[in-house]
Amino acid sequence: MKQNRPAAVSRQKTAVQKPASIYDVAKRAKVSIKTVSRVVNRLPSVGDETRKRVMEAVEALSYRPNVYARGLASERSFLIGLLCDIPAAGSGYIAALQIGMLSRCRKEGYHLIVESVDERNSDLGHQVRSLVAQSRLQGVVLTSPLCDMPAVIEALNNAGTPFVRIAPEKSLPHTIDVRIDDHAAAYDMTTYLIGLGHRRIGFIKGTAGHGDAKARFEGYLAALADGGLPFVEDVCVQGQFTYQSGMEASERLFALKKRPTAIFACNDDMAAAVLATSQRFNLKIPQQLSVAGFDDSLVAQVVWPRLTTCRQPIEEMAQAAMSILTQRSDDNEPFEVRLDHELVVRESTAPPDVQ
Amino acid sequence: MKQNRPAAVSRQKTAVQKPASIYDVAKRAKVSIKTVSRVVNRLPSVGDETRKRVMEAVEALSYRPNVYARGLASERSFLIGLLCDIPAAGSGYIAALQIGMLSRCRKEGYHLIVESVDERNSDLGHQVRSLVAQSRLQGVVLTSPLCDMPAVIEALNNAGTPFVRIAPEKSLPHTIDVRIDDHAAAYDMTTYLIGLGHRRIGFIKGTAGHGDAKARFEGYLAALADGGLPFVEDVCVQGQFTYQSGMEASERLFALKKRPTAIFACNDDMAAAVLATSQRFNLKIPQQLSVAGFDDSLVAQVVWPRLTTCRQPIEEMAQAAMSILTQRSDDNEPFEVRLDHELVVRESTAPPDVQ
DNA sequence: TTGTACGCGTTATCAT
DNA sequence: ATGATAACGCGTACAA
Repeated sequence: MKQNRPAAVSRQKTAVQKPASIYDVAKRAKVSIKTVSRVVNRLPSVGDETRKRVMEAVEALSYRPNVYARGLASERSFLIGLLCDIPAAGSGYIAALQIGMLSRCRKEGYHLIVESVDERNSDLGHQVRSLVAQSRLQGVVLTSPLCDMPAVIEALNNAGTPFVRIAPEKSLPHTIDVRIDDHAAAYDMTTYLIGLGHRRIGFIKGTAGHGDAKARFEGYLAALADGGLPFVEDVCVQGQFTYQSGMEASERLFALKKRPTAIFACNDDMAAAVLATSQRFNLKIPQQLSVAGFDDSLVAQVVWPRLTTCRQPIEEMAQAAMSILTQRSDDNEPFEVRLDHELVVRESTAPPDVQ
Repeated sequence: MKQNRPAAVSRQKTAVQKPASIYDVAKRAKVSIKTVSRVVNRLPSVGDETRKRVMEAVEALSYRPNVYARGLASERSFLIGLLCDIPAAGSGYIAALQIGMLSRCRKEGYHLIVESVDERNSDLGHQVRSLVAQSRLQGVVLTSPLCDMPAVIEALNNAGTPFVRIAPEKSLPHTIDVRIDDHAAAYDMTTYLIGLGHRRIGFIKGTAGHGDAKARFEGYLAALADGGLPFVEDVCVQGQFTYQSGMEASERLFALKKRPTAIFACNDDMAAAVLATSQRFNLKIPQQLSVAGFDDSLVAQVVWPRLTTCRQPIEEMAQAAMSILTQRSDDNEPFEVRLDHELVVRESTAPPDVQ
């Protein structure tokens, strides 16, 4: 497999120039390193004249503080961790989260360090402890399902590492959570479908135990109730947020004597599966069946017809989490940040055929 | 000094315990820190008895070396960087790459640090220099299009930071590249389509200037030639690896007087667009038109019918890159690692209708 | 085979 | 407002 080309030259360590240190800056600006430190960290009590001189030196030498020295000497390591479990790491959801975090990092001089834990490994607490113990991460962003695991939370608490949870299942004392109102979002979507004239609306649940999945289901129920529709247990099937589970769920729904005229899946991947299954059953979308998803992921726009779905502002959620972690306020009030969702109507939904 | 770190964000009930340092381990094992260091770093010249004592102490204290101290004191920071440009960061391609890198990191005690640069910002070199300068990353993985930008390469070289390029466009002196054989892969796919009986095979090119895109086109041409088919310029249209460009390309192909019976798109996103457009034109897939993609991304399995495509072993590529970067051999000759591709046949291709 | 002492670049504690 | 100097935890010449 390896094709070795004739090696002409080895690595060019010739031109490698050592980056400037705080001493170099201090010397050039004719101040002490402490003053440089003050300027770089935007601390007060530095004369205007001095500050200007230092900043010029910084610019001239392209000085950037060394990440390791900082991490070693202080509590502000400028490293933010994203902790995710391997199975979920490939999703567009995590990717979007990362993009949000990255843009914020770049703006504020932080770095993103991604750590994975194997959810299937029993000793999760040990894994997290081990990761965080000597990393001195300034903060950690937790995603589902990790954010709802006691072992993870406890390990983080013991290490004294601040963390923010994204869309966790349950509230916990002393945590900060960022989320949308999943209940309201599902309520809105269901109400929209009812408004189109659908009276029999199928539902594909998200993974059991996921908090957002549960909230969405309850929002669906509430909308049915408010819309004067009965809850029909048959048209609600369990899914697991995967495309595959969506296939199975939709097959079960299509096998019903009395099919729903609309199906609301708990995320876009499962909704896409409904679309695919519909093709096999020769059902025209949206004429014979309306399909709605959740997330507004890439998939929602790539399938045909494009999915009506509910957009989560994932990047904004990531940025909110970053803000919380980078502003080290010493008042540790647990709280919840709740961002807005948005109904995105596309071609996969329409009024039902008159039968 | 600071025994109790103020938990800025999430409060913990019990006091945080300071993690064990190399001194703690040394004291417990009754050896010097140097010996501990030797054991931890798996260096030779340690007595079996001593090594065992140290390892027990390490275990007992849950000792993990401090990332920052290591980075500060030595060349081996145990940090590997993944450099990607923001527009591309959301793709499944990058996600898969990360998963491969992460699993390797976990196994070998490394950490993954993801850095983004804004490709649209003019001063790319400065961005990269700034990022890498004081980070002392042990190595960097470069993806397209960054891996083909001279400013990026130069900045990395100047900093003396080793890097591996994933599927770069052009060969460069003194670099290490990991890739599949795009030419052969496209050749195989085209030959497969010819084997089905197709005589008129459309092609949607990838972004101009991308090396893999070019190689795939040439593989397509070679297969046509070897299959005794003429090259028809009309059925080759330019795409840009995006879903949108695939829509436009397929519309142009469908507008031809003499349509192709099969279309081979340079990636799955564009192939998915062909599928969608086919629906609008009421073309039955694969009966009236065969469609093939490239990458075997999530999209290929989520559309209907599922795409025949060519799988790139992205995770393996990531792991190969990691291996190269973590084994710091000083005789770093430039070379190329070429991994195998795999033809994945699904429902989007079939023999052409007899007209 | 094992240990001592110093340096890495930064922050933080005191002083002035 | 500014500066001298001690940590921070680990790797590594250099000794023993």
